Amino acid sequence: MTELWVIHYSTGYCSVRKGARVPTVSDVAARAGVSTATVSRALNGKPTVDPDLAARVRQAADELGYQPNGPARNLRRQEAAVVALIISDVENPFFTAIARGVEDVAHEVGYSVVLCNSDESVEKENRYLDIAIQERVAGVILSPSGPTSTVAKLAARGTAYVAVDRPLPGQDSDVVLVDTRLAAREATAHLIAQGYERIGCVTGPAGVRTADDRLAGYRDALKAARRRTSKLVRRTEYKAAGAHRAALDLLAQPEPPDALLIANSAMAVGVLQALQERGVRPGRDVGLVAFDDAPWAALVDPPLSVVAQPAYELGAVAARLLLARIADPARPPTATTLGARLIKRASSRRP
Amino acid sequence: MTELWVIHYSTGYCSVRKGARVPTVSDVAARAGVSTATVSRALNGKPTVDPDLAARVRQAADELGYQPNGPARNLRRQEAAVVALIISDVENPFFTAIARGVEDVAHEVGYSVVLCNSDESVEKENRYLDIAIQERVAGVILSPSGPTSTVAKLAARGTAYVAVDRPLPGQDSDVVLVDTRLAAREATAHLIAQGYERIGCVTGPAGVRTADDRLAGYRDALKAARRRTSKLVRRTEYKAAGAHRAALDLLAQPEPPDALLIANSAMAVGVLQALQERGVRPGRDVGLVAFDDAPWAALVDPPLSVVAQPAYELGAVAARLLLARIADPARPPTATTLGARLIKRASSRRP
DNA sequence: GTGAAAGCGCTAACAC
DNA sequence: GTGTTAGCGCTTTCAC
Repeated sequence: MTELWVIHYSTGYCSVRKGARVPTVSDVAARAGVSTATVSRALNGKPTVDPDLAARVRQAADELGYQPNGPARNLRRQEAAVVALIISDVENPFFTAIARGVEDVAHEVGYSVVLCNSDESVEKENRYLDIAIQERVAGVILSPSGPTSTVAKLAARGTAYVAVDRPLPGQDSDVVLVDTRLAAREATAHLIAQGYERIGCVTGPAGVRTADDRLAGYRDALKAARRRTSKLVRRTEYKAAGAHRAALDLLAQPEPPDALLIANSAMAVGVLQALQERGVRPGRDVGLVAFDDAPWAALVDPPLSVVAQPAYELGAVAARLLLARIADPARPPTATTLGARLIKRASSRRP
Repeated sequence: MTELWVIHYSTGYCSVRKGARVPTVSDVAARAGVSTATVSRALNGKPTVDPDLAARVRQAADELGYQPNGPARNLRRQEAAVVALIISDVENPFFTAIARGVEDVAHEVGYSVVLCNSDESVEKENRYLDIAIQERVAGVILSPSGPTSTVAKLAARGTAYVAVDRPLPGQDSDVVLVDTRLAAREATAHLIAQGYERIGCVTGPAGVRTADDRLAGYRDALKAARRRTSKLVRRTEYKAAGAHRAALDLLAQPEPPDALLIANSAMAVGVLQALQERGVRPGRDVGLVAFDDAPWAALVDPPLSVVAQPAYELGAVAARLLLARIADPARPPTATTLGARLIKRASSRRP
């Protein structure tokens, strides 16, 4: 990325005009020869408008290129058909799949979705929560970045919200989760069954619920197999770089692991890089199972065993719950848990 | 994903209150014993307000949990510190990297970014353009989904916009591109130099400029090497599924390709799957170069040669141009072209 | 330095 | 059915 070259040249004069006056209801009303109220009614499809007038209004609006002013409308209506989705990493396919699920459901009922990237930072998350409140969105779906998320503000204002992938501590909100602890346990049990002896775990930061749960499931399985709890656990940010460091550290131990449970696909990239650098062959020297069935997982050498999570469904369910809560703020909150699926490939088959 | 199980249960009563009245400037004013005008001035950091009063106002605002009403403010100010970013695929790492670039620059100057996913559909793109106009965003950055994008609306209203990754046909707007034709030419020349004979190309839909350019660069290289233009070209949507079909089709030809130029990383996944299914070994039987240096590219077997594009920089530059245009609508539009870099790995080394 | 008042564009009462 | 009017919450002249 260092040897970029850049051409910068002007391509002429720009057609953007500052003075362009934006037409309003009054302009449309004047052109159609009716009142602003009629314009509003006609354009919003209210049935109490004479069809002829409505047609005249629509034509006038078209001719003027009228587009309603959203902020004004929302100010008046005291509500907007917009939901905010705050996720912790736009570059993580797991979260973008959630986003697709949310989008599809929201669009079906005419809601827009604005995507906010909290970048696993509680600070940015709070900033976006404030923005969501200030923009008076109808609801918020979020995957909390840490244990200290301050969604209390949302509750205090009566803004609907749903937690996705990670629960909100001390909040009885709607929540959609994956049974990730069980999945981690099954994945670890699979590694044990394959005869691996020193199974390690690379998971996310303490306080991030999915990271804690995956670690707990890993320990469940070791305990059930009467292994002593391993010292081969590393916790780092949910990204390739952190996992890369963690894997190098583990490989440098006097008794390095012969298998690893990895808590997401970005981390899997870091671990695989580290193994490559150290000349350790995945599958042969070190068994691997990673969370998230990334599109490339079956293409690496050897194909990577994964825990496939229903990310799209997670988003879709969260969106439905949010819409339900917007419609009825008094409904009792629900918790939904979706199952994950272990896909066994060559990276976890004992040679 | 079929064998999901779902637990649905109530977790108690929800704390969301519908009646919660949201405090306004008037409430703050009353509590601080000043006028609404002073509240506004104090909260916006205007220097013409007595420090003591300002402190009182801030305290009152805190106590009430006051959050300004965004739509109302924007309505009054006739502008919002928000830019819309319309990209054609949120699940494509290339575009999410662009998004990060845009975000980082925008946040530096206090702008928010709303991300819209047009899903390579001109229809959705237009829908989002309408929404952007209606929400009266300060500007729009978009990667047009097709040749018929109707950004004309933006120009007509005087809304600032910048095209990223793909130009807008017939618009002299600001634009930030990658010299993708040259990159494709270099990648193809590299395959030729390695001694591959029947080099094919899997690229995106006709009318999508990057797809056309990559194809053109490919042909440039063949022509320069005095090869007759190959019939081994397939065009499909910019996704794994389309590329998968295209690759299967190419492999079934009487004279199948012995090398392929692939127009993005999602397509590379589809091609690699197809090769795997047919027992064709990448690198040995078929040389490969793909656009986009996905994190996993070096991890597949053999490591994938790629054309690395400066996606983050693309977004960052686009954001800077947009901010400049918002500040000065009359400035002449510029075109910026960034270079790409060929990274040669084993998938394109002739055995 | 501060307050009173107007008004951004729209919709929803309320008249007619 | 349609028009008149008030007002959503905020900022910003304009007086003082």
